[in-house]
Amino acid sequence: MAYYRPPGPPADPIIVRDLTRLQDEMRTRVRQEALAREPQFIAGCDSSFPTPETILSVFVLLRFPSLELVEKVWSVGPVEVPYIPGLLSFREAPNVLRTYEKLQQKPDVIMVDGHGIAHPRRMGIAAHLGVLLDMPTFGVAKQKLTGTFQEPALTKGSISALTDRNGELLGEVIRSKDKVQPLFVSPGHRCDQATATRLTLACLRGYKLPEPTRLADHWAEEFKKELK
DNA sequence: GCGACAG
DNA sequence: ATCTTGTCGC
Repeated sequence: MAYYRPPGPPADPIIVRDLTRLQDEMRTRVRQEALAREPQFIAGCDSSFPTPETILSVFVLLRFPSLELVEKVWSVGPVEVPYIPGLLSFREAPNVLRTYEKLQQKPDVIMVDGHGIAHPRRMGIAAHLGVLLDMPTFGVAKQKLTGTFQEPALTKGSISALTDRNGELLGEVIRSKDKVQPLFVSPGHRCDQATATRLTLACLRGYKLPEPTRLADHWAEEFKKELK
């Protein structure tokens, strides 16, 4: 059952019910833990939609902590699921997974554009991808999906907690640059909050977005041109 | 009942 | 996400 009705054409209630069940099953496989060792490579991924029926996904691989770009891959595919808040992963994950396979060097951890457990059912796309890849992942989102928080101070590095009504910690709200809208960082799979936050801060280079996400975003734009 | 709603 | 021009603030 849907927990709310998104604007636009109503989503097929049957599809919503089935995907939600699948999501709840996947949630039972999520683990939160510290990384086994300090990462040598960190990946960033992002997807865009050149046309309403086409998805273009990108993976960038950076050496850590130098953040030097060592690899970038992309792939396009068909869009088969509509955008339904809370079920975003089912729309993007298939193509993201095909893109991941193209990486020559696999990362130690993946920074995903979207939420990790800061999700209504604790299964944002970062956790979803982490379970399917059985890889450490965490999410960095630009907008809140669920939870409440106090506005962090306006200076870079300020942090506040993102919690649900019961006080459960869902993630942390981070001011990645002076006076910009904060980022929402949450663990995905095989990663904990402290690690997610630490890595996000370690990937800042003067921009609002941490390098893995920023570069994935940048290359998505570049690759989009190659389609024409 | 009203509002909220990743990308 | 995507569509779109100029504009305010540092």
